[in-house]
Formats: sequence, C-alpha cells, structure tokens
Amino acid sequence: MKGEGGLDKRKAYILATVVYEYIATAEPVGSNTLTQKYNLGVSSATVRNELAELEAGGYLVQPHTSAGRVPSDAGYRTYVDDLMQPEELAGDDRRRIRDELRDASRELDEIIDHTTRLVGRLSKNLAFVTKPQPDTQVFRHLQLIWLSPRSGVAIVVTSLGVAAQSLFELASEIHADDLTRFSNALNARLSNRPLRDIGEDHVAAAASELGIDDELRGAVTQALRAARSNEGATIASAGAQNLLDQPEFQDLRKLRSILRIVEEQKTLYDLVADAIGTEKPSVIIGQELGLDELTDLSVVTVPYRFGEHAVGMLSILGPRRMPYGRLLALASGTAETLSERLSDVELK
Amino acid sequence: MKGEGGLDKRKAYILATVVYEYIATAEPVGSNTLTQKYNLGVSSATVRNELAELEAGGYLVQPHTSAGRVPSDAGYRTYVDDLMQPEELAGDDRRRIRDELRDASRELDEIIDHTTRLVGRLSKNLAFVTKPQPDTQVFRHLQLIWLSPRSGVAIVVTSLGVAAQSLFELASEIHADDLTRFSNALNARLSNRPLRDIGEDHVAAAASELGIDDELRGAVTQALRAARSNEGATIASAGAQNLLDQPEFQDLRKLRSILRIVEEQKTLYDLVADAIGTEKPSVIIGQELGLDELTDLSVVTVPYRFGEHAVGMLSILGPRRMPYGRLLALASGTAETLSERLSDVELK
DNA sequence: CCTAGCACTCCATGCCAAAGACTGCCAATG
DNA sequence: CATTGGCAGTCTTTGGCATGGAGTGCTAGG
Repeated sequence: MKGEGGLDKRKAYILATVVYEYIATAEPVGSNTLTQKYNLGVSSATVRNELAELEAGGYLVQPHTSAGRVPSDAGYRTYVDDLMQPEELAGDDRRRIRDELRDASRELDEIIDHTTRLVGRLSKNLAFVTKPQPDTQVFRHLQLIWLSPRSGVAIVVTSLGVAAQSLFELASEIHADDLTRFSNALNARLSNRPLRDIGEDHVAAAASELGIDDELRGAVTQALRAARSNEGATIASAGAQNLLDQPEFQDLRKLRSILRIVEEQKTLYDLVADAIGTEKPSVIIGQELGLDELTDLSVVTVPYRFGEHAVGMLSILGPRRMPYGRLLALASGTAETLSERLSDVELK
Repeated sequence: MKGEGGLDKRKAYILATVVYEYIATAEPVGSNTLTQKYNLGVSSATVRNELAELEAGGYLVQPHTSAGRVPSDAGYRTYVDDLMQPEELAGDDRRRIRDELRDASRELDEIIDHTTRLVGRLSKNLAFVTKPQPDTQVFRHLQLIWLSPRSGVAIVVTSLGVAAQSLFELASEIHADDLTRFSNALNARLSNRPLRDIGEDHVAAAASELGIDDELRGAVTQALRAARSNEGATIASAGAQNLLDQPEFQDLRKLRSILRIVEEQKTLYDLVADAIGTEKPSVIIGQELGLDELTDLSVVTVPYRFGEHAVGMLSILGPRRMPYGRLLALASGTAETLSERLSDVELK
C-alpha cells in the first residue's frame, strides 16, 4: 500500500482527470463519466474503488452520498503542484497583449489600469494588480513650489513619475529663494537613490548646511515620507462581473461579501502582500487564503518587475475550480509584457 | 372628470401612498393594505376604483391580474416632482459626514474617494462621484524639470493640486536654464487663469519672446492640453454590493450588466455628464436613463462646487424603488460638505 | 358617489411520486 | 489478488397537482 504522499500512477491519473473534468463542467464527477470520457482501460467498478481510496486520502470529497466526487483543497494542491502540465500562452494572445499595452498611455496608473482590465477580460475572472511598491523606486527630483508667502507644494518625482505631492503651510514667511536652494541641494544629494534609503538625516544635513528653518525641513521630510510610504498601497481590479457567471456564486450572500472585499481593496492587497518581492508565481487555494468568505476561491499571483526588482503582483481571483494552467500562463505572459512596458516609461 | 395631468386630491394621496408603501416593502400594494395601514376614510372598494383609474392614467401598473399595484416611471416622476415632501438630513448624520470628511487626507483623489465610500455606506446603494472638471480649475504653476540632456517632465499644478505630469523627450539638447526661464515666463503670464482660457497662443508668445525652440514649446502645449482635457474624466464609485440586497436583483443577468457598467465608469459618467455644471439636484427615473440594462434603476444626482463653480456631480444609483426624499437629502448634504472641504484644500 | 359582497384569476406553497445519478458491496473471474 | 458485472440502497432533482391566499372587477343597493 502506498502512503498518503505517494499516489501510484493510476491514482494520480484518476485524480488529475477528476480535477480536470470538474474544472470543465462544474459538476461532481462519477465513475461512469470517467470511464466513458477518458480512456482508463479499467471498468467503472475499479474506478469506484480508486475514488473511495482517494477520498480516504483526503484528495476528494463527496457533496452527498449519491453524488460524484469533487476535489478538496489538497486535491487541487496536488494537481497544481505535481499533476498539471504547464501551459504556454498562445502566440496570438501574447501578441494581442503586447499590442494592447503598447497603445496605453505613458502614465503609470493608466498602464496598470489597462493591464488589469485586459487580464480581467481575457481570464474571464477577477484580475487585480498591486501598484509598484513606492519604496523600491528611485528618487529623481524634488520640487518645492512657492504659492504664497506662507504656503507651497512639495512634489516628489521618482523614476515612475510623480510619487507624492504635499501641500505645506508654514507659520513663518517663505522665501522663494530658499525653496530653490533647498531643492537643488537635496536633488544633488539624493538623486538616483532608492526611496527606501532616504532618511531624515539627509534632509536634516542639507537643511542645516543651508540654514533652512525647521518648519520647511519638516515639510520636506513629510513629503518624502509620503512618497516612500506603502500606506496608500492600492490595487487596480477589474472583471468582478465575470464571477457572476460561475455556478458557485448563485448564492448571493457569498457574492456580496466578495464584492465588498473587492471594493475595500485592502483585504485583496493583503492576500498577495506577502508575495510582493518574490520572483516566483504562486497559487493559493481555497482555505489557504485564510478567509471564510473566500473558501470557494483561489488566487493565481505572479510578480512583475521594474528594472531589476519585482515591485508588484498581478493576480487572478476566481473559483477554486479555475483553469490553473491557462491562468498561470496568462498571468505570467502579461506580467512579462507589463514589466517591459514599465521600463519603456521609466524616467531615466 | 379631471384630465391626465391634474390628479384630484384623493388620487394624489393614494398615488403617494402606493409609492411610499412600495418603496418600503418592495411588494405590490393592494387596496386592502392601503385601507388598513393608512387612514383613507373610504373603503377598499373605493380605493379599488381609484387604483383602476390611476392605472388607466399610466401612473400604476399591475404585474399580473391578482397582484397589487406598482408605480410606473410616470408614477414615480409625479411622486418625486409633486407629491413627495422634501426631507432634511438629520442633524447627527450631518455632523457625522462632516467629521468623517475632516479626517480624510488633503489630497483631492482621496477626498473624493472617501466621500464616495461614505455615501455608499450611508445610502445603502451605489454612490458615484465625478472628479472635478479640470478645465474649470485655475492654473497655479507650471514646473519643467530637467531629467537628462534630452528629457524632462512638465508638471501642471492647479488650485486642486497636480493636474498633469507629462514626460517629454526631445531630439535636441535641453538647457536647464531654458526650462527655468520658460517656466517662469509662463507662470507670470498664466497664473490664476482658468485652464479653459489658456490657449496655445500664450505658450507661443512666451516661447518666441525667449527664443525657446519649437520642440520644447510643443511639449509644454501638450502638458497643458493634458491638464485641461476632460478626457480621462473618471469617477469614483462605491457600494455596488449594496445593490445585491435589493429583491429586484435576484436576476443575475441584470446584476452582471450593472456591474459591468459600474466597472467601465464611462457609461456611468455619461448618465450625469449633461448635468455637470448645473446647480440643481435632479432625479432620473428608470427608462429616462436611456439604457435597457438600467430600466429598474434610478439615479439621484446633485452638484458640488469648488469655489464659485459647480464642478462635479455626486450621485446615487439604486433601485427605482429608492427612498428619493432621504437620498436627495443625503446627497445634497454631503455635496455641500464636500464643497466646503474642497475650498479648505484649495491651493491659494 | 360610496360600499358590501361575490365570483374569478393568478401566483406561491407544499407535497408526493417518479426519475436519475451515484455509490458501496458482493460474488464471480482470469 | 486485482478486476469486474450486477444490484440494492441512498439521496437529490423534477414535474405535476391540489390548496390557500391575495387581490381584482363588477354589481346591486344605500
């Protein structure tokens, strides 16, 4: 008898077939379906025995006595990790993605947005993309703009465009001249450093050198902090309506909580937050997501890069019964194209 | 016999009651319900006669023979225009809105976003808010930033913050000095003008005066055009999941197309685009929206102001059976608070 | 003009029987 | 000893049907 871990060849094939068939039909699959549609070389009775053992091993579950089998989380996991054959993105899909992204504007937000919509459409599921982590970006320019004797705006530009704008109002009067000198000093000092390496000490050093008062120094520190912060870490999402087509969402309560999660963004972000910075695609299945509302769902998530760093994740959320191979290929292909596109628009 | 237009007092009261009751219960309302729950002073038989006449007049419809009456578009229209008594926003709702908005950040997008979520939550419907029309804003500052010998960024700041950033790459070499001179000249010339009044001729005049080459002049024109353009006219939306609670959306196909419309944004924007700039709240009911997918829905939309101008609309989309009075009060109250908040964060 | 009463229509509900889809088990088989 | 055909048993799904209830329109009488 083989242990839990090592499925013999036939069991593995049967498990793969059950998962495959269930993904395709959304119906519990029984021994007859299997023997008829797939060439197993054994009778349905034999398959029944195997199915019973797969169920005992935790790979399959039965919704009720007289129904076929459905994969469990463990079943999907084994399928994704060991049984599934990797797919490639079709050549013309790849071309289409490239074409669509080329037409998108040169602005970061719009590129991300466009990509997300595209993936939502092609995947027929919910796509979401985290915006590039600000603190991995490279500082390019700080601009202090004089607006009135007591107020101004600080604008921080990174290699991906304007990262933060921050209005400041001071008690003391501002000299336009100070703004220019301070800006110039900071630009000379900080240019091309990663935002995450820029500390208050740099600002303080420049300020004391030039005799800049504390208030203005504080305003600049504040602006840099805002630019660096992953706080407002937002995502773009698209394709929520696709989920409605899935038979598993006839239940409106489930649907409602999913929509809420999508709208909130934060929960969605947290799902993949751990993975940001990693280089490998990953799949999170059902309960592994750690949320009651999402037990019927899975997420495929792949990193995209800006320059050398993996800076964000492109993800697809769909029913646990999603076509993992196809979606992994789609996500990876798109992430690659997105990465290329981002280096196109880099401010160099 | 009174004509179509002029309902006698009793008919008007009965119509109002039917609409009111239907809004509250979502069930077709019959003559018995009316006589029992509301003090009409006549018997149900009389009410039946009146109901039949209201139906003949087009104000009510009957889903089927043995059901009660439901308002038609015309019925709702009459209710909203003539019969409904205007409501006021409760004092503590008003205070709560003010408090919540005060805590929101000082950045335009976040304020709009926050407001939208708040209205979504309080209205228990879908809220959407158009961003302020760029061309009504006032030019404050143009900043040309030198990045490399052949590239730079143009940033346009208006009274509501950064309106556009636009990367430019030129064939000829850029002198940092030219950028500064050109920026200064344009700022002196354009400051405090509404964006919509700024034409290419201003840029051309400044350029020729300073001997700025055509390429750079083009880049700046481009940046100003981007800032002024209402193209990317986007909206914020929140509360889509609330619609699921409404009994009229058990039908998933309807729901799907509504979600798609919400995600696309453009259709939603177009619904209220005509109204932008007007000063009055308005209500659009069912078929008046002009979209098959939205026949069961209505929109309440009210303007908000920035300074002197109405610059955007705050809207609530919900079932045609929505509590118009309450939502109008909520929308108006919030729009007012939003307007105040915007002048707080104006760059003066 | 109003009202009580009544016949009628249509929908919603619950129930039951029949059909269908699987399974698990058993005894027979190569 | 793994495999198989057969079969009884279990559970869900479906359709039909009768019942009850809600509401109407109409009529005749106040």
